[in-house]
Amino acid sequence: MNPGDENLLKAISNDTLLDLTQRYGQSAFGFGAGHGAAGSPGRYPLTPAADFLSSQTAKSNESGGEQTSDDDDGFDLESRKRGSAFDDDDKHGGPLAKKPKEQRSLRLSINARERRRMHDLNDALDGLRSVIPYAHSPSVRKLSKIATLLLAKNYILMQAQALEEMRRLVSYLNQGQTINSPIPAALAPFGQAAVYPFSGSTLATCAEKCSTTYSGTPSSLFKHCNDKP
DNA sequence: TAGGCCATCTGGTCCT
DNA sequence: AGGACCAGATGGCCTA
Repeated sequence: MNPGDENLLKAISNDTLLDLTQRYGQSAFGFGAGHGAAGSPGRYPLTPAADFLSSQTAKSNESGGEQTSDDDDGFDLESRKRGSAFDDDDKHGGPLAKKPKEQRSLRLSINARERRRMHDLNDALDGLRSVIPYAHSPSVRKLSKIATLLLAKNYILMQAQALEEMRRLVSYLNQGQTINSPIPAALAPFGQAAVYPFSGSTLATCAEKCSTTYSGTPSSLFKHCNDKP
């Protein structure tokens, strides 16, 4: 188990949330611009040839059009280097190879755009994984996409609850009470354990953290949280 | 070997 | 018209 996990929630402050917001902003407004650095070709193994079973003529193919994207060439080149579907399609005469050169070029351009879009999406998911509390040790498998999204959602809800508690506490202290005063009954349901639910026990496992954070989530989604305490 | 997860291709739809 | 987005299909890899 990653020893730093216990304090991770403590360490994640509003600054981190601000950072997350900024990252999201960069991703939203710089979509594609940062792809060259983060999305270097070759990070994702290209699958071998697809079967191209569906040979229906696409509506977009009917419209034709010239290939103008030069990044398509880049992805196409990478794909060819790896012996991807495009190679097989050429060698074995797949449906795509039977289409007019113009339509084939357009289809490759569309494929490249879609591939890049999915890579950007995966980059964003990686960024999300990097800021949510779970064991980031090499021995623990990376969170799946769905698990990442659900964990992030619950983490946001937890942070919102903690923020609300802090506001209540500040409001209470501003009413002339000292910091040494016992927490009033009205605030009891929002005790410190609610703020940092995982900080009290050094024996808390990743699975325990996940199960706490994953309230209402099928247990099968955090089966990868298998690090040992 | 079955099931989960993933990358990719593909065709369709919507938006600018 | 071109690009973004989406969902379905398909096949590969990995694990229990």
